Amino acid sequence: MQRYNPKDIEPKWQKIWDSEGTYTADLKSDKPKYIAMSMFNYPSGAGIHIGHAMNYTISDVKARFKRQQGYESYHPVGWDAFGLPAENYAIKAGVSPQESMATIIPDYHKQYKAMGWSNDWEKEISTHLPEYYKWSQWIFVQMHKHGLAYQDSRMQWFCEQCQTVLANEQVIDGKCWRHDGPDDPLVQKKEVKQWFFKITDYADELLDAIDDLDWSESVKLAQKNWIGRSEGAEISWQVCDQEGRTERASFETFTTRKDTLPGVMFIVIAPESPLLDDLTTAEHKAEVNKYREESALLGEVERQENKTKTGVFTGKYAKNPFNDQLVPIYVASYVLGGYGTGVVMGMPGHDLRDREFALQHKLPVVLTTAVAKEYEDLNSLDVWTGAGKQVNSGQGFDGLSNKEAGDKIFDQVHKAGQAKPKVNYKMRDWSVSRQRYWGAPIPIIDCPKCGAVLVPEKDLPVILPELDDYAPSGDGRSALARAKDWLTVECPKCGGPAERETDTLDTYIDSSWYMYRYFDPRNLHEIFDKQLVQKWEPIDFYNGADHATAHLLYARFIARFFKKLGLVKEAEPFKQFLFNGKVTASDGRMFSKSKGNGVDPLEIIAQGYGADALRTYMMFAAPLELWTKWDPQGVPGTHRWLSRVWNLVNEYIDQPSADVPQETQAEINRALHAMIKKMTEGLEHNRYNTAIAATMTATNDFYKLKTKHFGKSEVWQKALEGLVACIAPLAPHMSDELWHLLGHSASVHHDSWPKHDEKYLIQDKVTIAVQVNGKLRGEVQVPTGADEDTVVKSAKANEKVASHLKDQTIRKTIYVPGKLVNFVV
RNA sequence: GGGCGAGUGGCGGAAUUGGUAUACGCGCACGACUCAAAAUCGUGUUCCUUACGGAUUGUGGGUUCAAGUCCCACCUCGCCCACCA
Repeated sequence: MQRYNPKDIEPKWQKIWDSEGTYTADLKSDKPKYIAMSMFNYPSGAGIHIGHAMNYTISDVKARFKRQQGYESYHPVGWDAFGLPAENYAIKAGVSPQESMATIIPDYHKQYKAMGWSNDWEKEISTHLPEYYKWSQWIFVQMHKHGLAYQDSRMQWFCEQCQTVLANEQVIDGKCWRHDGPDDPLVQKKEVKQWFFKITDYADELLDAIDDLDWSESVKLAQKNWIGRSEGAEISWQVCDQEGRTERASFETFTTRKDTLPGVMFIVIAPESPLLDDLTTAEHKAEVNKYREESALLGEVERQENKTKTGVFTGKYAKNPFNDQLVPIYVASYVLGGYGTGVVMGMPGHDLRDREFALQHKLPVVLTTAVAKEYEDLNSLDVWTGAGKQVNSGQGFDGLSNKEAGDKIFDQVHKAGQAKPKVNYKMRDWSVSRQRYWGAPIPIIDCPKCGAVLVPEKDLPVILPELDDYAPSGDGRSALARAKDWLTVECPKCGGPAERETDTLDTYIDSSWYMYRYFDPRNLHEIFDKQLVQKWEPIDFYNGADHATAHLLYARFIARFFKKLGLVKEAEPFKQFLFNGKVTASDGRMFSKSKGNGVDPLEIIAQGYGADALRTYMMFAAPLELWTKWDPQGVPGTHRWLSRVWNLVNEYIDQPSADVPQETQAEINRALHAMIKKMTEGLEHNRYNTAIAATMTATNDFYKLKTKHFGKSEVWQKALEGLVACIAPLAPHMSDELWHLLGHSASVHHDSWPKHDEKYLIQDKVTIAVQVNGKLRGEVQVPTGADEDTVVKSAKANEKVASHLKDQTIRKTIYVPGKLVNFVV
């Protein structure tokens, strides 16, 4: 008998699957459809790591399970090829990113195949190819045409040394990621003109649909918080001088605590607010301007670490629309310009930040909600933000609950035309401009006469030209600013001389619609065939360990936009999403090349354990949502189990035929069907670890049963086929080998999933636990379906139970059918 | 600071949602095979106790015939967001 040797059988089957197109999905098939996929890969050149191995195996197992169940199952593959790391790699290595992708991606092909993933390679996509990014640009054009794309100037991080704009994630501890030495300066904010997608138009829709999603709860919550809807009121304030004479200027503030309006002691405006000048007197101008400049230079990190509530007085006042009280207006950096109106009413009685500010600037504090004793010291930093009785607000308000008082206060101010209901969101519009080379050029032509003009659809794609130097141009624009030939064009509107936009599209655009392109990857005439996509959408199963907000929110946004365009029918692109855990080193830290604590999946395969054992271990170690620590003993352990299965089947093949008595047959069938049941339910509900445990239990059972009667027989044949089929999603290579050994000529990977039958699980006897006062005192065997009297009688007859019941009066007997009896004495 | 989640053997983790706690795997120990080792097969393995027996799901309390599971308070750890008015 041959020993289990993955090194032989794995490459053998990979070749066969490849040449037979085992995993090619027929998108026009009449079978029920299923698509399982993981977030596609960013090809960095480092090859796959254990995190990839984890992610892609999860969806691969799912796709295989469904394929075996008879679905037309599609497990697509693609590459999120645009982006900064590839560009920086190209700058360093002196090759074009196009060239480096051309060598990196084929390398990944080998690695994916070595993992035994059932990808459909015919339909592979990559976002950096013109055939793909043409449609990313097309989306921009459609957004623009529907009024959902606009241009605006916003503050952005800027590195003086690189002379370029930085993305948030390129700012590390307040410094540029490439200039983070002790002598390097902090990054600064600079105003940059950029394109935005109006995702905020969809804020409510995106929020409301979250509850119904079959997604990991943590992601649903993260999205809710990210959208950050909050309901409140917008209050109008009249600006006054110090004598209370009204001036022309006015402004609004947003609040969720209408009841605190009587307790407003001051107004605070964000330094970046355009209103600031109007709210500043001539004599305070110099001081305010100085403060504004200082806070603009302040790094975000400094602002976070140093939460001191700095600020200066602007010299002006505002009149409280509720009680006409005059309150001073301050400028302070703790107020965010981008949220609400950028102006805040300071209610130091019930807001911690306002309280800190008031104490620091010696401003009075008044409570409007009666609070518990320990909060009465107005000089402490404790703040009561909870509910209570209204106080200090005048007749008709005091004594009400603060909620009721708030509504009444709002009504009064509302009638005076000084307040209205308002909903605010934390979510901002999606900035889609990147001042970088390696992305899809934004299809815009800047004409000195006509302004920003869309590239006509017939001229798409705007091809990204190859350059000699990919480093940013130095003036805040991408390397494309140096591509003079490419840059200069005629304006599509007036025909005059114009220049192309040098920004490229955020790569999140590429990844927000790729799932649809999987169904029609080579279409040159339209983004995809609507009918095909509508047959296959939504994605049945999607998983990943990152991007809880950005990517998944953008994809939902684009899906809604596509629905509006009539391209898709479903507003939600992903029916089910599993936010799986990551694998860390045994010390709990992240694996990383620089720490030298990496685990290389390909190395594990090469050591002789094989992809099947690696895959099985990763799926078995813990529930999929949990973060797991890498256990170096784990893969050898699953390899041992696979060997046991291998040996069992091979031993069977060599046996002569045998008569298996009914009783043993029943035991074999019970073990088999219990396994099928648990495995089917486990894979269906993403509880892989316990499902795998059930197949191990069945293996152990079969080992015990084979010592009784073993040999060629229908019952053993079916049992081993069932075992092999159930293992196939996890260990596809070994399973196909064993499946063929068991006499099949077709692959195990199609239409082979066994069905369990409850009738085999019924036993003629059941074990009943017997408790006395809730403590386990014995067990009795009774016939299945025995009535209560019979069970209680035999429970009392049990020796140990009887000794505990001796000289006791049974006050109560609890009987749980088929489970236990509890005597209360 | 806010939100979410989790604390079960030496370790990763099970427990049909209130009904026999510790499935399955790792590790460890012992045995078989072997001149020997590896591999394989088998047995055992929560803790205390020679035993009888007792204790046990982070800690303390509660509800219940019965609590890992439900309720209250506390402790510890992890993750995400973080001056969002």
